[in-house]
Amino acid sequence: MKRLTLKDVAKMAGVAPSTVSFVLNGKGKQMRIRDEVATRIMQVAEKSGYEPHRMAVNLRTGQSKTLGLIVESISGSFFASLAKTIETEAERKGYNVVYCSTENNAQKGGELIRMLGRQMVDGYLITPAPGMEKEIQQLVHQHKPVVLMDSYFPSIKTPYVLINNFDGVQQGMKHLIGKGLTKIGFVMVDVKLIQLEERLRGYTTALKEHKIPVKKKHILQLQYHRQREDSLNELQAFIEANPELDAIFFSTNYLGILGLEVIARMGLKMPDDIAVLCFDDHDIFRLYPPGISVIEQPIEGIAKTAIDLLMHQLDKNSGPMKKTAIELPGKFILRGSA
Amino acid sequence: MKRLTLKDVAKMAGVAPSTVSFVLNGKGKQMRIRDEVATRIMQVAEKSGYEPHRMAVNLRTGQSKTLGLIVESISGSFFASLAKTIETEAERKGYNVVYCSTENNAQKGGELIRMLGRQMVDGYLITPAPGMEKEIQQLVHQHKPVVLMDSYFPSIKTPYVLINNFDGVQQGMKHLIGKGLTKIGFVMVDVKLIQLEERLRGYTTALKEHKIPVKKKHILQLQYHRQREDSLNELQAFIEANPELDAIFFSTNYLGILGLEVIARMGLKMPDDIAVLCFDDHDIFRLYPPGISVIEQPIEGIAKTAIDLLMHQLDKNSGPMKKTAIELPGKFILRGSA
DNA sequence: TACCTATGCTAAATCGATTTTGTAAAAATT
DNA sequence: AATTTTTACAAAATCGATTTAGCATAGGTA
Repeated sequence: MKRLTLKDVAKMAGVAPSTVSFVLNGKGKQMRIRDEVATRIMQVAEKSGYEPHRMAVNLRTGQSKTLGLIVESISGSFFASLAKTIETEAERKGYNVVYCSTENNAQKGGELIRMLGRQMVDGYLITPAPGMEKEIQQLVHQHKPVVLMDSYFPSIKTPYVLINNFDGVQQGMKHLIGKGLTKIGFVMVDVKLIQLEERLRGYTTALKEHKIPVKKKHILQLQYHRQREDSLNELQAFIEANPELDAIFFSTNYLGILGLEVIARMGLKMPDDIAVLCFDDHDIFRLYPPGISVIEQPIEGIAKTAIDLLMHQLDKNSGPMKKTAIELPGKFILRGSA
Repeated sequence: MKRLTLKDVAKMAGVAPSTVSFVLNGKGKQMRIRDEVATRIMQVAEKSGYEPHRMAVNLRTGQSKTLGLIVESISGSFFASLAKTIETEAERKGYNVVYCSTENNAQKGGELIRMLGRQMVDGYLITPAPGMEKEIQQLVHQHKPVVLMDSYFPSIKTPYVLINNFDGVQQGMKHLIGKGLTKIGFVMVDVKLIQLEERLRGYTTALKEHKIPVKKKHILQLQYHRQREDSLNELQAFIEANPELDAIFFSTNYLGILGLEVIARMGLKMPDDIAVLCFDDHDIFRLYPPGISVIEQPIEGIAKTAIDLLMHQLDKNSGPMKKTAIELPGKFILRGSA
């Protein structure tokens, strides 16, 4: 009842273990094993149900055929979809994936990266959070294959894929402005991440392009590390302090959800009392009446591109990539809220 | 720049590799290595930053220190929370987890189990789906450690943990009946899973206990493999055909979400036009006005218990368990909908 | 005929750990 | 003093693959 080894197969086929290895790894021709012998080995291996011992292969080849995926939170819908697509894409390339979530824990990111290092993953797919810059930098220095998703650090020279945040916000803003709405608020968090800056830039640029003045008091920067209830109150105060607002653009879905709660609490009706637009879709937004319009992220595209970029790095004998900074377009989805 | 091996550490400490191994694995005393030598080795290992090569350890010990977690869908909130807790619990026991989702694909479950087998996971945590019975049975026959969660197959003799479905539904029903509601509908799916049968039994038993007749037409069995739109229509037809209903109990959160959509579409108001109760919580239910009352699953308890059960199996020199069929109580959460 | 090359495989080294067996020197026992 | 036992490690086998080097035999060339 014990495991079938390559040695067993060799014995059964009446050849040496090395011969079996050559044949099963497609090096039969190269090692000039006769076709007759090769097919015999293949048959024996097939019907005996032989499966090579992963750990042994890994130890010998030095490749784990495993990718490390580090995301903020595995329960978020964005990351869940991302993880799903990445898993299937990786599988078809013969890799499997171990997930880890930082759970917004600044320092945990570093530990995770080290943990994966011990595990000997061949490459990393990371959605970077503020505290992880140094660790990622280190990986890159060690020439570990790394691809960043959803965000990036300008200082780190490694490939990344993300939505075109600027353009995404522009799409949404154009829609609002096209409907004649001009008093548009923008809600963001104070985390220093490039994608948030881009979203803000999209907001201000869109206003300027339409000759609408950008008012500082129409922009709310919530603090990231804050009790849920505090954020709700701050948000409510913001809306009450700016009664002229006819629309609010929430720069992340987390903020949008808070917004829904506040808007319901205040008894406002969307879209008439206030129009709402949110960056990044969420299950709730489809369902919550009257449906929240959003900028949808091209999650599948991001995942596939990220895998491609990583595979390219893993493939030693492939030349350097032309483009390693990839921005994919988002999609504006119109629902009832705006 | 290459990897630091045990041999290197041995050389640096001026001892044999085996000695280093003994010390670092806490077998120094047993192998009567002098404290002086032991501490020297530990120091060298520490400051050189030595990390044992996982694959080599695995190959030698035959243990991968990895658990396989097979869930239906990684994007579901129940499974996401489950995965999160399991990961942290496993980590503290020195194990890590590889996830796989069957994505409701009947046959994919089998493939996954085989895939994990190749990966040499030490044990399995599975939320069983209908198509997986045979594969799981096989694992158990091969004496692989397996723990089932959320459901189980009566024919398979392996430990499992799940919510007490019967009692959970009872809690909810008692609340509804206590409020004077007697015309209560029950919506379920036609999948043959033990936990759904238990929920139905909870429904009928609660009614009988209060001398309320159980009407067959108040029970809707939706087909599992069905277009979303079809299910919505069927659900709407059900509600329209039973205008006397003053409450509906949805037996899963997926069904509850469909229900919300239909109820909104029909312009009904909760809880006055119709009260709604749902088994298994979901992000949406907290937010969706007026808040959907639910039976919350003890996810953390399930995860922790599952890990315990699995660890017990992995621990060769631990006697047989007393209890291997564990049911944890659910928690009724009152919100606005009922 | 002697030498070289291609063929078709096998033997052995290797990956980096763990674990069993072995072995000098010191201590204890007879 | 001779023998046994204990101490404190070192040497070597092992896990299951991959890969390099080796080695007969057959055929070709000088």
